[in-house]
Amino acid sequence: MITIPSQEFTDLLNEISKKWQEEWSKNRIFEADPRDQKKFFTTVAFPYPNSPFHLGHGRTYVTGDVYARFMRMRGYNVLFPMGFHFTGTPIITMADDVAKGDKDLLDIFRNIYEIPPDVIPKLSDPLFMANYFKEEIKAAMREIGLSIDWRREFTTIDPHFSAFIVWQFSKLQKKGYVVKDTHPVGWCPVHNLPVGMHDTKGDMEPEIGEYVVIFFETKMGSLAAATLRPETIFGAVAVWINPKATYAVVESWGRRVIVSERAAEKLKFQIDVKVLEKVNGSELLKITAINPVTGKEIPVLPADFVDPTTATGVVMSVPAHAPFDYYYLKKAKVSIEPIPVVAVEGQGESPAKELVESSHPKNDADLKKLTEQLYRLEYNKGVMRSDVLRLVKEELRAELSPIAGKQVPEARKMITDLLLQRKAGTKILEIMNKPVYCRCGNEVVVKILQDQWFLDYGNPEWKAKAKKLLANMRVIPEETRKDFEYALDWLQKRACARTRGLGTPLPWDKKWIIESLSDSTIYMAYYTLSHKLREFGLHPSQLTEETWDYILLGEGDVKAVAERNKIGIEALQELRRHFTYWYPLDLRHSGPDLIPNHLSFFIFNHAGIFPEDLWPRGVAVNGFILYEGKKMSKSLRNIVPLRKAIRTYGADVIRIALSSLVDMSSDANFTEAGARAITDNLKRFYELMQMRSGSSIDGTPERWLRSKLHRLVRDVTPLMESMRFREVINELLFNLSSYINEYLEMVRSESREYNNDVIREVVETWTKLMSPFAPHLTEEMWHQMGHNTFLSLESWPTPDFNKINDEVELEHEYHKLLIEDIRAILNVYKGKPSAVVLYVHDGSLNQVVKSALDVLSKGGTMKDFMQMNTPKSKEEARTLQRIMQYVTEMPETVKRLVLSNVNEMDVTRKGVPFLRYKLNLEVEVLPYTQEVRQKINKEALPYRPAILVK
RNA sequence: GCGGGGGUGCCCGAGCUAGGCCAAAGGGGGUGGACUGAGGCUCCACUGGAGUAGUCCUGCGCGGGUUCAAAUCCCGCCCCCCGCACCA
Repeated sequence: MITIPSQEFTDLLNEISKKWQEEWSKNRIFEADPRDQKKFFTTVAFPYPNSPFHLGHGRTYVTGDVYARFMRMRGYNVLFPMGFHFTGTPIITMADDVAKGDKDLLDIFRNIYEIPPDVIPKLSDPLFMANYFKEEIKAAMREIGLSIDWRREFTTIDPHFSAFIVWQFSKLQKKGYVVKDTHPVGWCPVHNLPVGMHDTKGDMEPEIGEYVVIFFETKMGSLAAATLRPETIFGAVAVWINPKATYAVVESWGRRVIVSERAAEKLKFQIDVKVLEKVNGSELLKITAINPVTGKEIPVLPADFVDPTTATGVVMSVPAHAPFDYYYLKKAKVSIEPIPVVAVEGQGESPAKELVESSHPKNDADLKKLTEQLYRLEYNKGVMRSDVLRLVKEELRAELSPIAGKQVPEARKMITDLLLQRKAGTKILEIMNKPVYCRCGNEVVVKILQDQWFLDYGNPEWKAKAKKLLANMRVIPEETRKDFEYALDWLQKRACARTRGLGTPLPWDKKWIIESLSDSTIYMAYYTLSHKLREFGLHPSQLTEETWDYILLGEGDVKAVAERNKIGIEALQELRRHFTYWYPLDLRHSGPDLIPNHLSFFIFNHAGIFPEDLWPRGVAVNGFILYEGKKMSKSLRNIVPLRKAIRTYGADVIRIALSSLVDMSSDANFTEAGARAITDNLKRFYELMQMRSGSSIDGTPERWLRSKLHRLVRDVTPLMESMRFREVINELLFNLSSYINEYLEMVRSESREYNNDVIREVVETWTKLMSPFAPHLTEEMWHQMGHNTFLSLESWPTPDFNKINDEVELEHEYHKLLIEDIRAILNVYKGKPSAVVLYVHDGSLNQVVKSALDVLSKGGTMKDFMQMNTPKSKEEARTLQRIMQYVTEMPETVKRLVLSNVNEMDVTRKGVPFLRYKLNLEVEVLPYTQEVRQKINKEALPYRPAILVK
């Protein structure tokens, strides 16, 4: 056999890839138009070009392409288009970072992605960046062999596309799915802009949480104590103030309120705040406050641990449940008895007290740990003590009485509602993981945005439609359906417009830009038309709402629409024809990260805008890619650019490694060793194709190999349909390869040459089966085998059931079992074996074995078997017992052999050449007789010959 | 916290919804051998332990249980990963 060194083969792969990519493109074989043929429309989430592709990006695209290619071979008119997502802020952010000279980023661009030095400065222009990376990504897509119809390419800032988005939002607006509301966001007071994770130092996502503010009346105004545990108000015995901080008396919530000066500043972003006067914290210590629930007068005490920058800078003191409070009260030698509020089984009266006294915290950090521990415990396991009611002031007692015995979460809600209702408290928002800093260095605050536009995914009618869509949609893998159900349920109002970024302005409020996850929900429809819009030379201004209504919904009168928008009737009808041919979308591919957002919006928007018969039919979700066991990340500097990987390993190898090495839903680990294994296996088939020196003898080995091949075709086809690519590749690349080796051994054991026709049949079928995975190599092989059609357009093979030969396969399996048994013996055999004798049972027990099998298959046990056969002697009973045991542990192959009624002696004898070859020993097959039994003192059972090693 | 997914042999990873073909697929790696001028190619054998006979023991996160029989079913526990919004 000819062997090619691996590197040479990789070079060959690259050469072949280039050649066929050019051929495909030149012959436009992936350009699909409506025709009289069943169609399959598939898309993969379009890329966001703010970086070149790395290995990880490749997976979804290749997975989608493998399926597209498969469906094409299954006789579908397949459309696989691609576009580019320019909308939003990340491109701008990235360009900003380049402009600012971000060291890490520049280093990655220069040294990992190998972007030419003269290009890098130009990337500070967002549009240049987007276009540059778009071309870069496109090149990668071509080089990996995606079967895309490139005529339809567009970007989301093309004016035609904007016209389409305007239509989409007008539709949503008219259906009442767009609403106006207020919304809290992380906000930079200097930029005057919302900040997300991308905009903060260290990429911290600002987490917004809610504090309950409780008003403690004083003669200077209400002290606004902020708390996360309002239910402990019953046990508030003092109010903490930081004596070193400045406080402000302000007018807010319709009253005079005392908060820290810093809090007053921040609260301005949430509510109206009018600062009346400023006071030193120490001054406040002179006053006393009233607990609004108990009505008791309590002291205002100094505490350094109170952070004036967090929430209101005023804290209520609950020594029974807050370790800080107990610790500092004790330290200040204030003698106030803690008042327990929450009871936890197995805990003492005053948990904070006990915790502090038993674990001796040394500093605030220790106290913080204790606090978290206690909060968690009481939140999850605590119930409200009933004796707290005694403390409640008269007018609230009746209303609060149900709180006794309630779980903490419920009690919290109850008391909060009461406080709010009585105007004894309110809620404020705060950054929970503070401090979070904007890139400009300022601390991020919470701002409540007024007049924000939302898509109302909480709208019950819309939600119901979305769920219906999901219920009728294919989800691959099926387990992911749960994630979708959860996401659809959970989605509520979602802001759909931003103040900055690239994209389409909201049609009715042009200062807002439609946000990127909102303008990419039904764009698949646009693919069906994009090249036609260009072809007809339509201007965006002609793409009015009614134009789209006609094309996409079939609404309106063609003539009138054509006339008013100065579009030819034929053109309009043609567009409508294209759209209706391709829509609905058959399958959408993406990564799992898009389930709670993009894919769910995709479902919602289709459900909201299109009639049911145009709802998408399926989604497929695949896992991520790891590199040598680790997630690819900037910080690890282990990002592998896709194009580089293609150059190193070859497109086909990368395709297989990305799409088919693990189950769809799991993350795939790309390793150098794994890639090499794929290369070597591909190479083996390529070499196999070049084998030419065989014979034409057509015997058992040939029947066996054909049987294996056709069985494989049969099994692999449904696996392809359900996208179980891992199993397919396992069969095609690894199992089939070992079948061939096995076949060659069988042939050799008969001391003859292999059969040319069989090998050719195997290789030719293999090229077809393998074509979706390794389109370049197989296309080349197909042509080298003398065909002049495109393999990519050939039909998927169908199995010839007549060639699936159970008997031949079973017999061969049995021979292998015999070899295993003999080897097990040889393994412990001392001395040099010269020959093996197999004494085959005469078959007189076959009936009994069959009946034992029958009992077992019906779920019966030894007992049933014994009862059925009623042994007449002890010896017979023993034999029956042995047989039952034997049958219980019997390999499937043997079971089927027993049931097949073939003659065991014949079957065994047929295997002699192969056994000899594999064992490299003389093998003899003889009948098992009484004499033999006495001589070797071993027992034989059906298909378990007595084995003697000499 | 809520929701989802996991913990399998040196590593990666199937199997576990339908309990017996499971010492547990497949790949990687390792060891030995064949081929070869040489091989990082290819092929064969071995790769939990013990054993002069096809067997036995241990074993699929931990601890119990059901069953003639459990990686697979039930109960409890521990640990890991992912998502949780205006951000692509």
